[in-house]
Amino acid sequence: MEEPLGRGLTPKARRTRERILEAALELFADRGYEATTMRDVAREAGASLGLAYRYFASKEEFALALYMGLAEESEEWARDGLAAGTVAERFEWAMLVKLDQVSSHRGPLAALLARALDPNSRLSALGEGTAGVREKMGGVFLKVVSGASDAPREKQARELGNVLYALHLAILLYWFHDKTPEARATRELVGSARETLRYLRPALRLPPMSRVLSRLAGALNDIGMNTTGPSRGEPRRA
Amino acid sequence: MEEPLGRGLTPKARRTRERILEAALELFADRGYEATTMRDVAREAGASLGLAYRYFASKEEFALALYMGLAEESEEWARDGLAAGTVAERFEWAMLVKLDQVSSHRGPLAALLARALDPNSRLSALGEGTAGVREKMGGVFLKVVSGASDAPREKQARELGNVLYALHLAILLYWFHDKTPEARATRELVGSARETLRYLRPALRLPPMSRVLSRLAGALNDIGMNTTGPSRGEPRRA
DNA sequence: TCTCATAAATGAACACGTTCATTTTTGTTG
DNA sequence: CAACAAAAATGAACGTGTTCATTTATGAGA
Repeated sequence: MEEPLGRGLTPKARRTRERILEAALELFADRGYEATTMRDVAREAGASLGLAYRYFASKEEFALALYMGLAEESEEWARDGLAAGTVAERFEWAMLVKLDQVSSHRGPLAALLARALDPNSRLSALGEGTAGVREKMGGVFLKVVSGASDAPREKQARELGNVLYALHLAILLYWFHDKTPEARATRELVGSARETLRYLRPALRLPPMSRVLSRLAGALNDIGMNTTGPSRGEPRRA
Repeated sequence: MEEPLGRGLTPKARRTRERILEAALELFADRGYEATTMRDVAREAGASLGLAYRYFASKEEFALALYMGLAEESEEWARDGLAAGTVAERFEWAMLVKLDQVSSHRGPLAALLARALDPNSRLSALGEGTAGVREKMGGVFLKVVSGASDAPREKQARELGNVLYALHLAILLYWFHDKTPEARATRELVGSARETLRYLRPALRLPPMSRVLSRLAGALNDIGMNTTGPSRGEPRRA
């Protein structure tokens, strides 16, 4: 994914891209991600196979475009829909909103996540291909923390934001495996996360727990999970 | 994977299976997992393409067989190589041994993990196809906990063992993305995990932290991540 | 309107994982 | 040894994601 949306494209190209993306998402919703072939997508969009590949480098790129759309929604919501409260409460809200958002897109997102966790994939959650989404969603969790009533100051807030971003990925991973109706198990897990955050929050003032957080954030940074821009924040060491 | 090893097979079949597996692992080590085709494997083993599929239902099955072998090694090591110490220390040792073990098999294991995290895959970490490895490695971490000098009693020990098993998967996931030489970042992360366990261990006696652990273990159980046998331990609810 | 470079679009071809109808080998029984 | 069922082995064929050489449209400048 070069740009958040098809910027730098001719109007005609943008329309075509949009048409193909719509066809893809519709088919995914109908028959599922795996069962939808690239040829199906092209036919449905009234385009040729090659054309689909002109705008989307791979099948998973459709899923990435979908997730990018959701991330943009999240960003808007975080800007003016996020109520006041503690870090724990705001994290829970953000996650519940995310779960609602994501609930009707299991198939494509599962395929995306599988690739996102593969370091070799062009769509690795840590690679360049996903820097856009990472920044967007990372920003959301930074806001969750920094706007909270019990927000830590500067440095720790950034660390906590990053860790919560990672936690959000872990919870989504859990959700993919959650077969309970309405994702009840996942919602309970989110509740547990809220409780745990509430219980541990005071301990963040103490050096041992503060160090744990720093190390965790440092570890994420070391493998390139930085939500603060594409090339900034190089690993601490070679 | 039906059986830990090719049990229930004719001697000839077992030999053939072994020959094909060896060819596969050798090629994976040489040119990498993705770059090795099933046709390559068959040719190298002096077999036909179809024959390879007679013994391995898919390409990833090779990786699963590899991991099964490693899990067996781990089990033996846990039986008589695991020194006395606290849960925190023993967990660190187990992870460091695992990292050494795994260090020369990045490619195939990365491919396996990508599938293992995909709920739809036959090789999902939570599915039947992987029950064998899960039991083996789960048993290792149960032993890590229950044999420790500061082991909690019965129920909590089982919970902690399961959570550490899950943590071990998370750390392996981290390792796949770790580009530092000798997996230095991962080793540091393991050190941090040891510190954190040491710091939090006493809190497990207190109700709030004990509840956190129970919930976490329950959450894992809810999605079928049970290391205590194939069909036992059904989800707590529909 | 004509020219022509650039963008858009095409679809045949490829590679690779996987399937399966068929053939060959093996071992057992009379 | 002959007959034959079961196991082992074969390789052609298929589906699908992806590539790319080629063709067709578009629009700006003369």
